[in-house]
Amino acid sequence: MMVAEKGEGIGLSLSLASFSEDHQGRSLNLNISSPDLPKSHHLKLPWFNAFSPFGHRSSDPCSGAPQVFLRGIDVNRSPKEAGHEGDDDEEEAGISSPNSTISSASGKRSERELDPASGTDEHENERASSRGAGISDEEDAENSRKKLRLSKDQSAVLEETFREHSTLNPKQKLALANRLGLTPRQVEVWFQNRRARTKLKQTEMDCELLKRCCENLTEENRRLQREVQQLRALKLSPHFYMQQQVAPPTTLTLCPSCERVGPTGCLVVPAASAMRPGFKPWVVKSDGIRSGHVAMK
DNA sequence: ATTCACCTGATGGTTACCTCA
DNA sequence: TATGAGGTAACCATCAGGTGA
Repeated sequence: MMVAEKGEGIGLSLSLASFSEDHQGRSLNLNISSPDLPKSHHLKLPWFNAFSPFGHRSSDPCSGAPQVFLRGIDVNRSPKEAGHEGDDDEEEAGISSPNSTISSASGKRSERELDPASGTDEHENERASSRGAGISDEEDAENSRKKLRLSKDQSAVLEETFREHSTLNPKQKLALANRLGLTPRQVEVWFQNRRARTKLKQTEMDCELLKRCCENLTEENRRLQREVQQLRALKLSPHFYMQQQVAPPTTLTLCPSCERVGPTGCLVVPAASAMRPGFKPWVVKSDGIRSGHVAMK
């Protein structure tokens, strides 16, 4: 970290490479500066897009393939109930898990899918039937949303797969669904929710990290300002130059970079504790790069 | 037994991208 | 070649049932 006194403001530039270690190689660049330092008061957080599986839409090599196997599948109904025809994968996809728990049936989503028999959108039918007037309480209870509970084994397999890749192409989705005895839609929903919740957790962690980082910087800034005040006070005291065995300011040469000297120049010192006899302050150029020692006469 | 917070499966809306006429 | 429609898949906000404290 570098600290450069510039007028009355303190500029801080922090490179937090160490913070990135627990974030799978992502890097955090945080530049915080005083208001009088232009173009440097932004937070650069490149990992958000680089790390996040949602940074961009991955092109799906199978996206061109027809996705008919999802049509007409009620994720919470057995294949028979769902009215599947034939013995192909589409039917397999509709098999409800023998391991998972389904308390009751809902399938709002699938209800609005195309009716495999009629080929029409059932959305309107659903609205008319389940929300319409005159529906009995029994029917209402039957149509109420019921929830599947994945078994431990199913969850473990899904978690394991998610660790390998956070998105699935249709082939992988279907294979996984068949393996787990779920519908592709259920696998899809699980991955979607998992991605969303992973992202939420990551965001919370990032916020916490930034909060801590900000607190540290604030404290560091306060400390440095106190040091600057102390050093200014010392500089005004003739005692200082006797103790430190350095020449008074009148003997300082101009900085070769910015051609300034004195309080508005580029003299920079480390922590007060480092101000021991024989210490020579170094110069920080206006761009913040340490360039060498102040020339002493 | 009841309440409440939390977890999680599911839904509906929106958007971006692709294909095709 | 440009363009609009339709399909698909992804994300997001939200709902709502289940569960444990």
